[in-house]
Amino acid sequence: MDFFDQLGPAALGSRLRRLSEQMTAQATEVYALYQVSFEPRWFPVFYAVAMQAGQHVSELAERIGHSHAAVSQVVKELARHNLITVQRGETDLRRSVVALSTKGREIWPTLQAQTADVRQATEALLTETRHNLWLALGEMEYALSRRSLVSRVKDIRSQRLAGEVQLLNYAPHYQADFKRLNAEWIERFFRLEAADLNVLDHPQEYIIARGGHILLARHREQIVGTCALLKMDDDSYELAKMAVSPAVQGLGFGWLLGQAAIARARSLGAQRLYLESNTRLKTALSLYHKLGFRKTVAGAPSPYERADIQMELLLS
Amino acid sequence: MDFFDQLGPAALGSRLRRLSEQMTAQATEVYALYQVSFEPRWFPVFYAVAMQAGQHVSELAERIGHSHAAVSQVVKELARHNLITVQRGETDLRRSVVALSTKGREIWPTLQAQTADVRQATEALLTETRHNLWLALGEMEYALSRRSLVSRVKDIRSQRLAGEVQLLNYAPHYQADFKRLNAEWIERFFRLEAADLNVLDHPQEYIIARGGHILLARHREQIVGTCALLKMDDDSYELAKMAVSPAVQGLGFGWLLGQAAIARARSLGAQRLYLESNTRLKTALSLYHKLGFRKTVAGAPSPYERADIQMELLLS
DNA sequence: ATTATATTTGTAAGTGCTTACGTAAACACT
DNA sequence: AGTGTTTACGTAAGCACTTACAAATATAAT
Repeated sequence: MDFFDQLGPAALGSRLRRLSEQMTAQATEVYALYQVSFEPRWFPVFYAVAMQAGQHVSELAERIGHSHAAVSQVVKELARHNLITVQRGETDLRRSVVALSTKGREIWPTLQAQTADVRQATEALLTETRHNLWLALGEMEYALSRRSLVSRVKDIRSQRLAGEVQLLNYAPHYQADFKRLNAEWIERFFRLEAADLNVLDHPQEYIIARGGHILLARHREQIVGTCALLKMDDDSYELAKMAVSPAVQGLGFGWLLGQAAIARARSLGAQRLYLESNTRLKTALSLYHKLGFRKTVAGAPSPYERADIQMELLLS
Repeated sequence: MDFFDQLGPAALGSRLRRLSEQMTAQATEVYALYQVSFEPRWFPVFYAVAMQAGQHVSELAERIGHSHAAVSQVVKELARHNLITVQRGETDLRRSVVALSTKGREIWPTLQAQTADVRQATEALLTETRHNLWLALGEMEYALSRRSLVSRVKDIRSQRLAGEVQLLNYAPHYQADFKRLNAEWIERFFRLEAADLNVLDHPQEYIIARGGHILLARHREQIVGTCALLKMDDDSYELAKMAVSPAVQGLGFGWLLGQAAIARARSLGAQRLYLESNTRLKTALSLYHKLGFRKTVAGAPSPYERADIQMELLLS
């Protein structure tokens, strides 16, 4: 318990499991109390059958929210204890149609009384506590259904890492990093074209000297991402050479670089950002979309073979 | 979900299990996110070892609240993945002493960062809900530790059954029931004595006519319990011939009969109730104690061989 | 010193579910 | 009628734990 407190809610799953095991154990004892030879795990199926006979396995599974396999196993056991009868479906021979047996109907009232007692006891237990577990479970399930824990954790991590990232302006000694990061992804998906080599080998000449800018992201002493703004005319820039090292992809660095580039363009007085990409680059496109870029219809000619989609972002 | 609502909190255990499974699945995904090849179930052990090296298996089990067997299994797996080292204890050769390996120390920072992220995400998740699950779990565990669900259910059932019980005064046609119920337990533990037969065969003559009273408990059209008050003198009665049918023992009928008898004695103006019993009858003695009877030191002679304990209750 | 008892651990099997998979029946489409 | 796809089911195996049991070692009691 001490350990749980130390670990905190990270151990939530483990703690839920522990309580559920405790409850199951208690349930077994409760059945003993009522002198019914009945196992707790049978209950949902038995209850559902008692409420409405003639359902088949997958129907029951759907209703009680377990897998059909679980229901199938329980049905088998219940049948073995003569508590239910199982028949082939009349119209559909694949189905196993279930109903209470005579013995099942006999114990049903006892089971009902017992359920009512357990329900009352549990409800009393719930009102005894300040934080209602039942409602808390419902809320947690709802919250998780809206957004998974994984995605929440991912966000937290991105936030944390953002604090560890420095955004730098281009300087000549970054040329090797600039080339490496871009060559990496271009060669993975396409092939390096002449236009690429010009820009990657001589960024100072092809980008900076022509009024463009290059941003680099440094994380833990390593350059892990780049992004360039190529000047098109007085009020528009092209976003290009966006690259993030494979080792750190999915950590939100692309988003940071993109936002920084947009901010820079704004501060340079740009009215419009433009970019070219390829429809195969799904993650890149979704990043551009999140950044606010939208597909343009009229396609200007591009020096790159791989360009098959063009997007723009108006900075109004 | 629909089904859960119908069943209500009786399905609490099942619901806890479901959410815990969901959390475990999410945890697995989170580890994938951080590209650590690590299984969630290893975490408690690994964490405990990282916090303090040199602990042995049962020590770890104690700390994290799992069985030693579980820890033993996880330790084996962690060792197989070269994340920890296991050595025989120096002073105690039975012990398996555990410490982080080089590889374990390497991944520890990543794991720590990840835990911190999960913790933060979970905490945010918890504050998002109106009913705090973490606190609710703690309260529920506490409530159950104070009083088990079984015992709570038992009470509820006793209350329900109390409503179904009628307490009746003796009438001659109950003589057979009166004899049957008492003969049953006396013969099970001892043997019927002459004094028993007198009273059981002729209650009218030996009890009623001498100023005594007999109460009977009827449940579902059956006489399931009896209890007699024998007049000793003007202000004291002997509680005797208390019997509950084995089929309904443990349902609280003894308590009902006992309370009714005490109330009757009071209304008759008694100052003191007296009884004789045998130390082998544990449940009976504990019932008498709960009713307020206390052991008397001075033992008056008894007509019954089996009497080896005397108790009294002062009605002041 | 011997014996009985307790502690520590590892293994096996069980629990109440799940997913994965194979088979048989039903259905849809030529 | 023949084909491919879907549905329904049962079995097997897995998961993250548990309890039960057995073996080795330590400790206490005689």
